[in-house]
Amino acid sequence: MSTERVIHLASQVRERANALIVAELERRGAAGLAPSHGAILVQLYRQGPLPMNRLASLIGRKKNTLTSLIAKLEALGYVARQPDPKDSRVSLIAPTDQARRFRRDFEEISRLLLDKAWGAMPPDQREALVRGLEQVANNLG
Amino acid sequence: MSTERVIHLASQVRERANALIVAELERRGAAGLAPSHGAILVQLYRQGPLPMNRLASLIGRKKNTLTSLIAKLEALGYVARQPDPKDSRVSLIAPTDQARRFRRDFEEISRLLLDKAWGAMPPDQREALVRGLEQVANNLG
DNA sequence: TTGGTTTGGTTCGATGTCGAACCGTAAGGC
DNA sequence: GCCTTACGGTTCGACATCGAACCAAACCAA
Repeated sequence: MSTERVIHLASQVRERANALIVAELERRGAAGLAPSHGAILVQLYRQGPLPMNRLASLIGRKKNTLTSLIAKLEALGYVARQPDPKDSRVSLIAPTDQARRFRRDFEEISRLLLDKAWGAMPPDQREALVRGLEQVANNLG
Repeated sequence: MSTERVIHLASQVRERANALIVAELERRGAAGLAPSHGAILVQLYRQGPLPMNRLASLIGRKKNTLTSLIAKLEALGYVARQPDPKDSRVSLIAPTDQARRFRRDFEEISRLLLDKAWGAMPPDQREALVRGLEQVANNLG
């Protein structure tokens, strides 16, 4: 029964994908960034300035984790905090020009990752795999 | 195209599986153990005393990580080190009686995890999913 | 035999992540 | 208008994990 390997395989896929992301980031001059930092920037590209709380749920991390992730992005000059005029508790996280300069790279990395992951697998098998994974993820939820 | 979600889904499966393992370990009185600790004990159950190097490759972690994982297991009384008569560099890691007392729990957790993950998915779909994941993992390797 | 290389393990520092406790501000009930 | 509750963020301590540097024992070649 090879079905015992699901969890291990899922972990392996995640780890290798992360390794590829980190390597590509470094290769393109964005050294020191982890996949979570990339995920944050992608959200900021798509949606503009966002409160940390929203970012946390978007990338699936806890809010205190976001505090340190954002601190690093800020220190490296990728994001800036601006106050929310509507709610003085929230600080809106906005991408800087430097972050915008990397936008294309992030999009390319995303495409490259998917291309490499899927390889020559036909579309119907891809869909089936995603559906199956969704099922397993739901079952574990 | 929902196929963009593969990586995220794989991560989710891994995280939820890990959460379930940790919760079950705690529920059964083995609090403070992470999935990696469980993976080590499972290997020791199956194969008896093993050098750290071998354990590292078996559970897919680096050797310096093993050092700290074993240190914890040793501090909690689950494993003991014994010298290897054939090679004085290696210290063989052996499960203690306390570890053996948890063996059934680990096996139950393993079964429970798989049962919950697969749910009602029919066997052929399970096989297809594993095959697909293997393909993706290989593509990323 | 001896000196260089390989190999098993540890140490050190860094990092992403979390839970728990905490602080200030907003919102809602009375 | 107060007081309680909810909520956004930070701080603190803990932990698994890694890379790099290191040590000591084993292996090997000349």
